[in-house]
Amino acid sequence: MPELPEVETVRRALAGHLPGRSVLAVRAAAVRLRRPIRPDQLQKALIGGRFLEPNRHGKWLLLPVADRGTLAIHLGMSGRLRLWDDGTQAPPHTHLEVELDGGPVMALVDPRRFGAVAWLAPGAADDDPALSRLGPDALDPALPSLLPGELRRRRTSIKATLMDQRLVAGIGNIYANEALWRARIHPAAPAGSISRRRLQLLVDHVQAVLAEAIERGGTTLRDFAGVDGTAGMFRLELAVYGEEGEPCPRCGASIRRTVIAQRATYLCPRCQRR
DNA sequence: CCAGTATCCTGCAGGC
DNA sequence: TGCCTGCAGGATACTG
Repeated sequence: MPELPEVETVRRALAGHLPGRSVLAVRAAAVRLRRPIRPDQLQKALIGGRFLEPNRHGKWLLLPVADRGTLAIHLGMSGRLRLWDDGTQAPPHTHLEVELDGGPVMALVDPRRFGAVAWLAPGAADDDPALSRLGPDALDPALPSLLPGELRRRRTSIKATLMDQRLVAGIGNIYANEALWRARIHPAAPAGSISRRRLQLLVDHVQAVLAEAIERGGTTLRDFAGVDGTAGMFRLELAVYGEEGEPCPRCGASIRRTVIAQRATYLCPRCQRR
């Protein structure tokens, strides 16, 4: 589930624990994720290294280690990054545990295994097959001047286009639905058919909804949790996602569920227009 | 190149 | 209660 706000929630939490801490041990018996990585490679990279301020690009969490490189983590659909310091037993589906100086353990738990872990040597982000293809981060202040032009070139639905990480990184299914509702744009409308003015508005709504979700600690549907296990509260603010049959908060019409590009899509058939 | 489809994996909710 | 089906925050390797 984790989209930009959930990953940013995790990043902010880690920012209070990681910087300055060094790695005592790495347990990675079975990192069988979408991108397999050898445990001994992670151990060699991390043990003895010292974490710096955590970063993020789109849905990728970037954890730089001083003078060594960067541990890049993608949470996929069901990934959680947990932090504990009381000797807690690792829960099922734990793929990676990083034991830190002073006690805390950072663990990656991911039942569905759609997540990914990568080790980036200095400067290697440009060569990484996934990272190098990402568009600008969805919260990039320059986005409003970049994205509308890109969107106008695409013939696919505006919803699938918003979720294309090569164009803009960080928007997933929940926030694509919510931003389109706010902008009153029909998710199936071809991106290139929408006026520049409305696309401009859409980009503003994208950034606004992401920022508000971060304020609430993200959205928890089922799997997502912060590093301490707490749920994100933005679910309470969702206008359309998961609200099939409920009244549109703006006009009262019944929210409809459909499928676009294989993903559940929620819209108000009355106030969202092509 | 671009657009659309199929697939990876596990857990859970709902229907019968 | 128990089985079966469908569905879930994502990305990418295919096909046409």
